[in-house]
Amino acid sequence: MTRTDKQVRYEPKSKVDREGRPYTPQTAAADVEAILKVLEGRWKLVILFQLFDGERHRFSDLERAIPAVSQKMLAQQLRQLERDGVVRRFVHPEVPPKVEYCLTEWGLALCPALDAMLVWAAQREVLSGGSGACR
Amino acid sequence: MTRTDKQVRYEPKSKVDREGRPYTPQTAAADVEAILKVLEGRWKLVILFQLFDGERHRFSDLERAIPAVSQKMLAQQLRQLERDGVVRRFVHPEVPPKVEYCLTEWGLALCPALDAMLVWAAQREVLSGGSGACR
DNA sequence: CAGGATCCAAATTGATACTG
DNA sequence: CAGTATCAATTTGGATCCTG
Repeated sequence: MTRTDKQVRYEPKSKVDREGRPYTPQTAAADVEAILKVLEGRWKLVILFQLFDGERHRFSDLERAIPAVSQKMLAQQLRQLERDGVVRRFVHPEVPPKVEYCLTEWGLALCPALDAMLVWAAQREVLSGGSGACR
Repeated sequence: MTRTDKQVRYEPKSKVDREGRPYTPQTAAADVEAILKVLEGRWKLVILFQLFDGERHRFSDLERAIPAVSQKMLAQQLRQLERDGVVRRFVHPEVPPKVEYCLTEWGLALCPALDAMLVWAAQREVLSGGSGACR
């Protein structure tokens, strides 16, 4: 089983970051960190996957769909997602109050990126975890 | 500017998770969370981007390349990455000690997933962050 | 040189109660 | 209903010192 030992190597140099700055390990890491911070948070992914159906969801519906979350955390994480442009908030000026949340278009566009992560996870078994990629 | 309001919708139902369990928002979220936990940590991405050249790097070289990190954190994050199968550790039984780290093949395979995240970030401006994706 | 051990500060999360 | 306020617990990160 002789492999060319070449097909896996990757060329990050082929791209510059989104501000057009020259690529360095530091800038690249900072860019990805900024993205991950949007997704980090105990409940954000759970919320996002609830919203991936593209529909609007009431606050109370999300509470029911995610029984383990507290009101405080649900509200906090939703507000952060809203601030980051991932979800949108609709307030209906009624009594009793009614607030709905849905993904923005950018939020919906997260799907392929999450799929890429799942693909990576799936490769875990096929790629020899034990052997190093370097010589 | 009339859009069909349809082209963005995404179909997560088309896939099952990597254990073949039926797809639910909960299982999907848990899967992605497990992946993000591998990347979370104040210094992991910085370390990974140092290693993406595919070479072996000495502990002291990483320390020098990442001046802000403490020895403790560098060691800790490297051990976690090793435990998770992303990096490999080479110990040279010498005096003074010499330890090198490099990515595993699976670690190298992370690149496309990170690229997908960067692509998502780049879409932020083009996709109307203000408008909801739902009706 | 490459860390392990200890102690401490900061950030995150959770439980509970209260409100327009 | 959809939050906010407060306090406590947990988790995480960092500074410093020690060692084979």
